[in-house]
Amino acid sequence: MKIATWNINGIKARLETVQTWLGSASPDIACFQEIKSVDEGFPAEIFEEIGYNVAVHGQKGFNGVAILSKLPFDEVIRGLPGDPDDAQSRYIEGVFSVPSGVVRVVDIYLPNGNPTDSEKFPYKLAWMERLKARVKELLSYEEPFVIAGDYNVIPTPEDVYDPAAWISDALFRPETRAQYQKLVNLGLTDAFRACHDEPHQFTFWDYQAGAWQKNHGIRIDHLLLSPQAADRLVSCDIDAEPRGWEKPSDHVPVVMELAV
DNA sequence: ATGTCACCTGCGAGGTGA
Repeated sequence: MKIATWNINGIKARLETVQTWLGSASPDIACFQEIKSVDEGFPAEIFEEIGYNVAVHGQKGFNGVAILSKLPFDEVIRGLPGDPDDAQSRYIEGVFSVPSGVVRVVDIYLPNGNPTDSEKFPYKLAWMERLKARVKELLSYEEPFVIAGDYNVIPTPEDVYDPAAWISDALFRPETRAQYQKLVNLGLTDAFRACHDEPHQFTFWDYQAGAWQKNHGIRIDHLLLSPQAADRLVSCDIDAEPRGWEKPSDHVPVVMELAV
């Protein structure tokens, strides 16, 4: 089965682009971030007409995540556990039955964290700590799962066109990378890096300063796999093409194939 | 490069977030 992640940067502004991409890529499951819409504003019917089940965790104006799936949802969980006061919609889980058993797909929009001298940076690090706790719990089930999304983390200097330019940014700060590494060290596999070792493979190019034309990108959209999912990994690729389309998102889809 | 884009309020253009 094909599982994709894509920060679409607003469903209202991106509906046509998303429809075009779904038509050609035809993922079995698509995890979207930054839908920037409340649940009722997300055009679920349009996706249902082309064969998808839809689960949304939206928010007015900002953030928001949604999972589209050709398989029916056995279960949906909305919100990252660990802080009942957190009102930001950045987390949704779906559980699916497959021939080999069950697959859980977690869709995250990890906080950006800039500026780093504001409350946003500690919020990011605390959110990552909560994610680690949830992952520990999921690992105890010993089932295949995928955590897909916009991590807002540049894992290594190989994943940015100019490391020096990003060193003080919340996406590349040592604290951020260390916290991400702790998460991976629980026993997760970066699906893209398991399939590709070439540097400078990017998933985001800023709208500003001709970043796309100069290939000034960063790799911040990831699919992390549990051991049981990693055993079933077939391929993982970045689809950079939509970044060159009319009215693009600043992120592009990452697509993996899982043998189920 | 102070560079662009999306969304909100609310009807014009500035504020927020990325």
